[in-house]
This record gives sequence, structure tokens and C-alpha cells, in this order.
Amino acid sequence: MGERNRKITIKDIAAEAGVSIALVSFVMNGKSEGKNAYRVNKETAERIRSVAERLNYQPNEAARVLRSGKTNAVGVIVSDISNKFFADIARCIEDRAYKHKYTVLFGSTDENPQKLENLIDVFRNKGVDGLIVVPCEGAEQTLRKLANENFPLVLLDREVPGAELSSVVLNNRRAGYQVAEVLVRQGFRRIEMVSYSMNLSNIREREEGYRSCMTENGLGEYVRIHHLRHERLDRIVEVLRDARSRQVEAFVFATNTLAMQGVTAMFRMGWQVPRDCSMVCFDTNEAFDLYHTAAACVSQPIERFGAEALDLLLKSIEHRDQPMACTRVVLTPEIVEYAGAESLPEVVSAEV
Amino acid sequence: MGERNRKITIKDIAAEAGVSIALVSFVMNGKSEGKNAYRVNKETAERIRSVAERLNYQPNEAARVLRSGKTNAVGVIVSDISNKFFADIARCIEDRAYKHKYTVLFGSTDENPQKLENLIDVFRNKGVDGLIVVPCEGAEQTLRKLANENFPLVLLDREVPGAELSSVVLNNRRAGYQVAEVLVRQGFRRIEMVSYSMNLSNIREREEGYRSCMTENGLGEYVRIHHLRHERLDRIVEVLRDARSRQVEAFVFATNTLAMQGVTAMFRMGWQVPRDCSMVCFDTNEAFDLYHTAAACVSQPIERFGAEALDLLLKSIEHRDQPMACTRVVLTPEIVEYAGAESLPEVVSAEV
DNA sequence: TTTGTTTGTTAAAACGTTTTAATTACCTTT
DNA sequence: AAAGGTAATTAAAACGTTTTAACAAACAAA
Repeated sequence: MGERNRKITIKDIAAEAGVSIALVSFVMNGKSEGKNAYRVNKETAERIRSVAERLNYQPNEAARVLRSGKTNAVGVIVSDISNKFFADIARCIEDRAYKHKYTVLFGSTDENPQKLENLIDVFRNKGVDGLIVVPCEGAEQTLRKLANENFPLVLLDREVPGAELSSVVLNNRRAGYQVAEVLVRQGFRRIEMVSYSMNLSNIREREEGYRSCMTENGLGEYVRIHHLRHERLDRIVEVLRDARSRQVEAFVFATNTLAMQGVTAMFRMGWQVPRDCSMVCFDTNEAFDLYHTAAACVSQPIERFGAEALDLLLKSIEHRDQPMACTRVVLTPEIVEYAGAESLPEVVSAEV
Repeated sequence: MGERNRKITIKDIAAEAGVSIALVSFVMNGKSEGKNAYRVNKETAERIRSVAERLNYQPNEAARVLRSGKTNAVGVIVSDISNKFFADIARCIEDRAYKHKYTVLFGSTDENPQKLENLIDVFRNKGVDGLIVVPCEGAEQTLRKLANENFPLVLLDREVPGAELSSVVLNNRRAGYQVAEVLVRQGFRRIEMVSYSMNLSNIREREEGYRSCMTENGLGEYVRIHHLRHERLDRIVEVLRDARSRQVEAFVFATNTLAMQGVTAMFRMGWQVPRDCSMVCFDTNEAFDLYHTAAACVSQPIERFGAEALDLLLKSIEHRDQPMACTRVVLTPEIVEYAGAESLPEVVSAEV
């Protein structure tokens, strides 16, 4: 009572148990058991443990980090943590990290390479043991440098071409192909794609997928990809208007944001989807799902994104000394196909 | 080159600049200027600064924390970080914290008080300077204890009744009243509410709002609140069926999750919203917005939630010594009213 | 000259761990 | 009884800061 409620340290425990602080440390870290152990008397160990328990000892992280150089924290840097796709992944990473006694720091770049660099600096100062990063355009240099320093790093969602970096990505080519194929199978021919002008690996591959689906189905002449700058999404209205003037029948949207913007624009202009114009998109979405707005969408295996990325990172942290192996994990997309809006299930409630 | 790329410390700078480490510390912390300064020679200070710059000195956080006891990190614990409402708030907090040179740790409780307690322990061990918490049912004890220790704490979204804790919440009563009022004004009479059985302040107040709106409009006889357990949301189907059998015309959903589940269920049963049944809900939502599913919704001032909570917390951290003032910030909801679905703007694209 | 004041600088302690190397105590062997 | 081995324990250094108290030098006032 008199002492103010000062934090309990290893020293207090040592005093209370009548041993040295070294012994306490050994016991608390389980160094008293196992292969290359420190030989601590069974009873002493038990005594120490019980004192620690009784005083509710909580080791001081800062001291531990200072001494050992390990923080048991990792950083996760995405484009925008409030974007559902990334928020979901973040949640998975958080849960999984927690099980491994790791904590996670989150940051958003807004696709700005300068912000990315800042965040990396801040996180490294905080001493994170490793980073999971969604690279943005213009960040290649920064990331390569990081990897050269042998700093544990895993890329997520997108890759950096020409760099030997570990990554977890979707098979975007295949996803693009298959989702476009749904439209083709439904008989559409004039199918165009709405995409970003940013040079990101995932986007580019989605475009490739669409393109090869079209050519392989003899629709090469209709291939057309519209590139929007992400800070000028309002331009989408012009793109759509122009497309309609060319009797375009369906669109492939390269991301969920683009799809939502696109459909919103169409509604504003009075088009109904899919009545007037069909579409497919990447990522699922309550709105499109509920109202069968999309003919199909690419469902990404969120949990696996998180799990694989974290596992890869932890492995990479564990082997920091080794010359850094580079692993690529490519996940398989699932295509969710919706029945047309006209065939919405009309299951009227049975009884009453 | 020979030295391996060891991290630059304050010692290296001192050596390089030919001064003591104390002086370097003074300069790096700006203690050389201002009111109660440490009087460092202008030129010396400049020299130190330039050396630090040249060697790209990055202070070691762990050491700083160990010595000063301040981490410049705060924890944010919500129900589910992948929920759009919380993800948006998290993003605001993150941005704002960053400007104040703070980093943020996130955690999700899944409405489980045990998880909350664990997270609090973990975050405190990590040494966070303070916490922003969305309290869940059953966490009252834990939170009160925390506050008793004079630990900086701000509640978000919900309050803990009977405890003197700082908080940032919506005027949920008013929101409930006003959003229900929209339905009343549209001529509906049999209006029921779908809510959670959890005992949370925000939920209870929303119910109060609905209730008083109804009674004040002479509809007291129709008041009916359905309480669902959040792990048994599938029960919503029965609730809706039952309601339909009583000719209920419209629903007030207490949260976005409930609304989404509810509408999905209605669609499954073949009802169209709002053709067969009208509804209002809390929080905006792309789906309901796009298709005018909701007659109205409560729009919460996300950015203010984040900003007020963080500001309050930082203030509380700054004055840790004082006996802890308790501030309540009550934010005003905005009601967004949609025109009926039948009057969707049919502005066909002008030219072409 | 002495005394006091201001300015600039530094030595050293402290924060709470982890880990190495040394030490003690107690058995076995000879 | 001496030597060697093993089991258990500990003293002390190190990690990189911040901050206090002391010190030296220069100058001003007596």
C-alpha cells in the first residue's frame, strides 16, 4: 500500500523468492527446461513461478526488447485499412499473430510511395521484427533496399516485378480470365474492361486474363481496356457514356472500388444493371450480392491471404541469418456466379 | 563497410561530433531550445544535428521507452476491426495519431469480455500510454479497475453505466427517435424494432428513442422490440415471419449488421424491400444506398468519433498525474432520407 | 582579489531485462 | 585426502536512451 502501485519487476520476485534475478529470468523464459537448459532446481523453479503468479508479474517489454533486439511485433502496411478487403485480411492477420504472441501495427499508404516510406521508417524505429506490405506504384526502390538489408518482408496482393521478394498473391490472370468467361458464356460479345492506370502487378494480370479470354473466344476485335487514374474516378462517367455509344453490352471491373463507382454512375445516369448492361467484378460485395447486380464476381480467399502472409513472415523472421529464401504463394480464385436478376428466388414464406 | 551495418546510436554521433552523449540527447529532443532549456551552444547544436542527419540516426525506441516510461503508442480495442464502421473509425484514429507521432495497436473482442481482458493485458505489457475501448457486455468490472488505476482510457460508441469514464458516443436516443419518425411521417403505423439482447448502452438508447417516438405519435400500442442474441442471428427469419403475420408494415433495425441480415432474410423469403415492407437502419451502407432499400438511415459522424476519442485520450495521457477528469462527448446523428424506390432518378444519359 | 552569476558541457545513474562467465556446493572417483 | 566432475546458482555486463547533479570557463560585480 505504501509503495504506490509500482510495477512488479524481476527484481521483486528474486527478492521475494530469495534467489538472484538471473534465476528468475531463466525460469520465466522456460530456459530451465529442454535441450540446452540452464539446470534450475525443480523446487526453486516452482517457487519462483508461484511468487511470480502471486505478485502478478508482467515482464517489461521495453527492457526485453532493448536487451534482446526482438519486439514480437510485426507491421502491416496496406493501401487503406478501411477498405473492406484489407480490413478483412487485417483481422485474419491480427488473430493469427495473437496466437503466436505477436502484436500487429497497421498503416495505410493511400497508394502514396512517400507515405509508404515514412511508415516503414516509423515501424522500423518501433522495432518491428518484420513487415507485410501491399506495395504501391513507385515503391520498388524502397522495398528492394529493405530486402537487401535482409529485413524480413512479405508482399501482399501485389508483387514488385524483377525483385526477388516473398509474396502472397492471387492468380489474377486466371481470375480475370474466368470472370470474363462468364460473360462470354452468357452470350455477350462487346465486353470491355474498366481498370486503373496505376502500374500494379495484380491489375495488369487481371487485364491480361480478360484479354486472353476475349481473344481465345474470337472476340479479339472487341478488346478494350479503360484506364482511370485513381484520384479521378469521376471520369468513369465519360467512359461509360462512351461505351454505351459503342453498344457495349457488359463490363469487367478490375476492383471492387471501380465496380461500386461504376454501378453508382450507371444508376445516376438511369441505367439499370443488369437490365441495360451486364457486369462482373473482383471481390464480393453485399450490394451486388443481394441484388444480383453482378453476373459473377471473383471471391478471394481472404483467410488464406492473411494466414499465408503471416506464416511466411514469421518463418522469414526466424531465419533472419540465412541469406533469405524467397517464396511465392499464389492463391486460387473462386468465381461466384449469380443467376440473373430476373430469376431471383421467389420463395414466399410458407405458412401463415 | 567493415563494421557490418550496425545501427547508429547516440554514442556514434557523440564521438563523431566530439561531444558527450548527453549533449546529443539534449539536441535531438529539442531540449536545447524553449522555456526551460538546457543551454546548448548554437554552433554545437548545429554540428550535432548535421552529424545525425549525415549518419541517418534513428533513435532506439525500446531504450527510450525503458528510460522514459512513455511509448507514444495507444491501443484501440473494438468489437471487430473488419466491421466497416469500426474500420473507418480505426482509419481516422490512425491518421490522426500519426500526426501526433503516435502509433496505434488494434484489437478485436468479438463481444467477448474475456478477450477484452486479454487484449488489455497484452497492450499494457506492450506499454501503451492509453486505450480507446468499445466496451462489451460483461466488461464493466475490468474497465472500472483500469480506470481506478488512473490508466488513461476513453470509451467509444458505448458507455459503461454507473462508471465515471470518459467517452465519445452518439446521441443514440435522438437518432432512434428521428429515424423512426421518418417511417411515421411516411404514414406507417405498425412499426417494430429488431435489436440485440446484449445489454449495451447504445442499443438500449436506440430502443428508447424508437419507443418514445412511437408513444408520442400515438402509436404506443404497436411498440414491439425483438431481441436477438448475436450468435443466433438466424432467428431473424422467425421474427420477420411472425411480424408479417401481424401485418407489420416497417422495421427499425438497431445496427447495420442486423439490417443486412434482415434484408437478406426477407429477400430469401421473397419479399421485396421497400415494396412489401419498409425499413430504416443505423449506419449507411452501399447496398441500401444504391438501391434505396432503406427509407432512411442514421449516418454517424465517423471522423469526429475518431478525432474526439483520440484527442480526449491524448489529453488524458498528458494529465496522468491529475485525478482524472471525466469528459463525455455526445455526437449528433444525421438522418439521411431516401426517396422511395419507385422514384429512383430516371435521368437517362443526355447526349448520344 | 574575492565572490557571484551565467553559459556550456559532461559523468554517471537509472530504466528492467538477457546472457555469459564465474563461483559455490556437493558428489564421485581415485 | 586430493582431484575431478556435475548440478545449481549468481555477479556483472550489456542493450541505448534520458536526466540529474556537478563541473569548468568566462565574465560581471563587489
